Amino acid sequence: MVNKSDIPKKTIYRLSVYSRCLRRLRDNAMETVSSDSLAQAANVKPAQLRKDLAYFGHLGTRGLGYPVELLLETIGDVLGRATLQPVILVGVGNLGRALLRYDGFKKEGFEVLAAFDSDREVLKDERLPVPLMHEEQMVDFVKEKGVRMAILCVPAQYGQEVANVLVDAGVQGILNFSPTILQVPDQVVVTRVDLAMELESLSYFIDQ
Amino acid sequence: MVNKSDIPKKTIYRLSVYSRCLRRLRDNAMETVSSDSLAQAANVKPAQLRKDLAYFGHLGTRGLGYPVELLLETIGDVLGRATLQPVILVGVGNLGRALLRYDGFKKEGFEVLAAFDSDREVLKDERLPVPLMHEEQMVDFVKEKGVRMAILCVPAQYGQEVANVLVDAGVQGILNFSPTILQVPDQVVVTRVDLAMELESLSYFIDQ
DNA sequence: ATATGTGAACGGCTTCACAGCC
DNA sequence: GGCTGTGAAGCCGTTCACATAT
Repeated sequence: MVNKSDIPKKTIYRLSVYSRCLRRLRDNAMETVSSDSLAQAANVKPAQLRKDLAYFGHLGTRGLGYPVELLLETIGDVLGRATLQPVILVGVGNLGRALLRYDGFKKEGFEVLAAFDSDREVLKDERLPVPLMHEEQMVDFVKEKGVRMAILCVPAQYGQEVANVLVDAGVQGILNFSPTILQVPDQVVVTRVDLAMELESLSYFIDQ
Repeated sequence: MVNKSDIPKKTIYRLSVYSRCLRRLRDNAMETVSSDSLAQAANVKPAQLRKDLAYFGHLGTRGLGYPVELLLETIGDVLGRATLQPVILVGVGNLGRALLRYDGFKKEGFEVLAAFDSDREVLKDERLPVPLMHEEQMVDFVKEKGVRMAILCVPAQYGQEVANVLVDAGVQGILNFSPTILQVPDQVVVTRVDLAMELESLSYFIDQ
């Protein structure tokens, strides 16, 4: 076992992948799995998988493999899924609406408490599964509920401005879908998902 | 100038970021920019920016900086935006629909030619800006139009199956939104965007 | 015999620091 | 003086290979 800060970001990211694969194994009543076969399912090298898991203790048995259930529990603990993380979404445009309807978040232990927008018209949409509120109410909401994570889907030109408000209100993690680089204080974590950029770099790596 | 294969993946990825920042500068009638200020806007170190750009020739002038327009042209050439890349989208669920309405792709030079789904009901939606077609027609369409990139938004359990069909038809790059690890031949490039996973790893890095 | 756990080697990207040019 | 271009150094994660445990 090691210090939390010694664990590479990429290891944490891969834990989610392993978790997905392990759930499939559990569903198929598998009780143990070798690093070879789990690594293959997760598309990584066996040694990498073993090293990743070794950060969290001696989880396997030599000659046998890893107990599926134990791995799932351990990964769940590490990623903190025990505590259902409250999240808000800001910017109820096309992408924002799609994410609100997307049930993958809840499956992974996240609850989108509410969504915010500056346009009172879009707040009237009754078909969305979470409360829609005006941006004016956002700061109070974040403070009151102790929200620490936000999904940002506003247009590029408002990205920074809204991020500032969120950070001031106490948000510490932002999943940023706005095609903008956010400048935030060091203690705030931003993960960018830029769809056009993904396509752009993908196209570069395709042989002509 | 160097061999294409010597350029790090991450450099290519950052070029898109630089491009965004440069367009803002051009809009503000800036003619040159220093590595210091562009790096700050893109959230990278100045030396990194210079090294990234140096892969593509001597683009700057010592003592002065880089010409904005030249950088934009060069990056555009590298990323191949001259050729409007044709793309298809597979899986017209919530996320797929949102992506179809998302205009960011076109802005970056990608044209979504058509979208495919297995459910004939969803194909009746008239409000989407691209032709909707049944999955049976997909292979012929890909072959006929020479499509080389696909955006995959089908549910997890169909991901691999659909990917196989796409690869057989000739697709060489897949932007995969399905929460599944795809097994594909070496020459095919897959970029995963797993929204729940992004949230999950984000939550880990937030201080408790 | 089989599969984990891990020190050591490797490779690749980032950062430094300064030489070179305007 | 100011800023780019770049070899060298540093850093970090990946992969190897084998000692170790069952």
